[in-house]
Amino acid sequence: MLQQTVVKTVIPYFHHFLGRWPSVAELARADLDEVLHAWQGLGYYARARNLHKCAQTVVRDHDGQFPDTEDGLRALPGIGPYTAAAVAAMAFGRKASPVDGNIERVVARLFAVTDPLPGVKGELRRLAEGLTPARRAGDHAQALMDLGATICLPRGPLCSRCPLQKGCDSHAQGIAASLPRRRPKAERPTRYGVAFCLFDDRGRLLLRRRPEKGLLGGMMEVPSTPWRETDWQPHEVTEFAPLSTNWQGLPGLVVHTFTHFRLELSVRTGTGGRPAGEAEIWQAPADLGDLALPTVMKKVLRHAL
DNA sequence: TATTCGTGGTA
DNA sequence: TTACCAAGAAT
Repeated sequence: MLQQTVVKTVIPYFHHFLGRWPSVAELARADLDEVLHAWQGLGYYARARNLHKCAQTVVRDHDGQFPDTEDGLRALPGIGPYTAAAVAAMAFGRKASPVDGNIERVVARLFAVTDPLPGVKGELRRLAEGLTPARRAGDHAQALMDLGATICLPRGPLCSRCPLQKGCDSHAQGIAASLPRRRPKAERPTRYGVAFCLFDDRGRLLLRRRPEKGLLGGMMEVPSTPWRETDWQPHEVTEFAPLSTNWQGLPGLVVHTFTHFRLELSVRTGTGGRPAGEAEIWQAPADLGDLALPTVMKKVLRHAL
């Protein structure tokens, strides 16, 4: 949960998850649908799918016990270099060097590394390994992360309060605030789509499940045109409607920003009925809380309802 | 190595 | 409002 997500956001999800699935075995037995539902709003939904798969792997291949080495952990779904090192050090007392965004920043400043990320990741990791003590490597890593989160801030580092100020190369050179440098990010294009909110004669709404892989994988959505980088002309849209009916365009747009593109959705509403196809369901608006809906779809539904 | 993955807080 | 970025991983 903490991968690329701030602690404050994670905490309520964490408690809810451990209340609902207190053990690896129970999580492994859960339906993926339930797991995605409990994850809704947290983002990066591949993490939920990987966590579920990871629990099943631990139960099936490791007798329900997590591997206690960095390499063993690294082989599990959703566990990469950071998480493997963090769990090895914090949970199992191993000497390992987890390097997150905070530690990258602290180390880059401590050693005045001026080459840009992400190219310099490997060097920062080697420098971090050189700082890691043989004992209490987990506490050491958490101390560096907390230093990064409270003192060695991304903008405006509080060097006067920093316990490492004396040994900090970038502070000596007066360039701490400018580190770490990053390769300029690609511009964020805008994509456009038309979303269809179809209601049957009982007031139920037609929803469909997105493909398992890719953006918002496995989450529910209202039917829509593809999301493309050119706007849609009215005559192009009809073939993507879930039904031929008297569609009404709603005023205004739903705007949502993802990691690598901005999305503008116009919303059309209509009435009509037909059997739900594969991966589709008719759902009463009052029961939308039972489904795994990404934030962008919550915005669409709030707009339409 | 570069891209593709969400969402919310903050300056 | 915009830009940045957060206990990164998979492809």
